[in-house]
Amino acid sequence: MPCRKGCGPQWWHGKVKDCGYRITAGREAIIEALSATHDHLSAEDVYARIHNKYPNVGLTTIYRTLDMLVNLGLVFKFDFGDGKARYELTEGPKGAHHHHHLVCTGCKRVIDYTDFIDDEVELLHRTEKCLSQKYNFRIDNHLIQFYGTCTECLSK
Amino acid sequence: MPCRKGCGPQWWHGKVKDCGYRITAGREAIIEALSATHDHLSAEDVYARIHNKYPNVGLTTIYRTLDMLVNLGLVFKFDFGDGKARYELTEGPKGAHHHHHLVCTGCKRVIDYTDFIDDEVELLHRTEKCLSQKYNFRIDNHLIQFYGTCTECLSK
DNA sequence: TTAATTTTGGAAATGATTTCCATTAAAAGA
DNA sequence: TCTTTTAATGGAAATCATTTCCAAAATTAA
Repeated sequence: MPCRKGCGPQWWHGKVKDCGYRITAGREAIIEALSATHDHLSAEDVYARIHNKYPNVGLTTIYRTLDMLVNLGLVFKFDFGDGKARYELTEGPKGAHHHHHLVCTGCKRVIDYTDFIDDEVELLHRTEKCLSQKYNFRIDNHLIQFYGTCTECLSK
Repeated sequence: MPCRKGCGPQWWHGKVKDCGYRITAGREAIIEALSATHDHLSAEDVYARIHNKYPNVGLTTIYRTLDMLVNLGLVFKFDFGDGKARYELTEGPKGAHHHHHLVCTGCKRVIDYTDFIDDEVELLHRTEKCLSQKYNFRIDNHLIQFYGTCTECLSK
C-alpha cells in the first residue's frame, strides 16, 4: 500500500527523522493518541490513553516527547487556565483542521469553532506579515481564544 | 479635588466594592504596582515591587488578590510559556491601552504591539457576536498572540 | 556484531500556586 | 466612637504539574 505524502500512518516520520530524532514505540503511541481525538489532552490524559497498550511508556517520556513535538511544530501547546498544559496536533494525517477556541472561565470547558476561521486567518496572515517586518520577528504560529461563560455555567 | 469617573487614583474602588470586596492596603499596593508599568508582571514580580513600601503584604495575598481582580475583569492573566502566570491591567486610570502580544518561543520575551489593533478588534467583535449566539456563550474577553522568534534569537 | 549515541523510566527535585488556620482589619450598625 | 460581624491576612505546609538525574535499554551507524 503506497503512502501518499502527508496521508499515511507515518506522515510525521519525515519531520522527526529530518531533525535527527528517532522513531520509537513511545513516540508512535503518543502521536497515535493525539491523532485519535479532537480532545485537548493533557500529558496525563495521553498517559491514561496509551497505558493499556503501551504499559512501559512513562509520564516523563510523554512530557519529553510532547515538548519535542511542540518544538518541531507538529503539536500546539495550549493553556486554558486549569493548571495543566493541553496539547493538540497542528495537523493530522488528513491535513489541518484549523480551529480556534472558546474557553469557559467557569468550568474550563473548551469549544472548538471553525466559523469565520477563514476571515480570522486571513487577517492574521496580513497582520503577521507587517509585524514580522516591523519587529524583525519570525512568526511561526498564532493563538486566538475567546473567554467567557458557557451555556451550562450561564444557567446556574 | 473632584474625581472624574474612571480617572482618579481610585478608579477601581467602585467595581471592587460593588462586588462586596473590601478596599485594603494590600489591594491598593497591588493595583498601584500594575498601574505603574507596562511590563507583564508575575505574582513574584509584584511582590518584589511592593515589598519595600508594603513589607507586610505576603505572596499569598498577592495571588489571592490577582485572582480576584481577574474575576472582576480588572486584570488579565497571561501564559507566555515560561512557567509562571503574568498579569496586566485590562484598563488603567487613563483608560484602555489595548494591545496584543508577540511571544518569542526562544527567550520568552514579549513584545506588545498596537499595530492593526483596530482591524483585529473589529473582526473579533464581529466574530464574537456570531459565536456567542451560535454557542449561547457569553464572551467577555479575547486573546491574540503570535509565536515565533525575536530579532535577538534570530541572530544566534 | 560492535560502537556510538539517543532514548528510556522511575525516583527525586523543583517551583509556582493553594490550602489551612489562628490573627488582624474593614465596614456596618448602634 | 465603640462594637459586632465578616472578610482579609500572612506564613508555614501541602499540592501538583513539570523537570532533572542517572543508570539501563534501545536505536542507528560503522
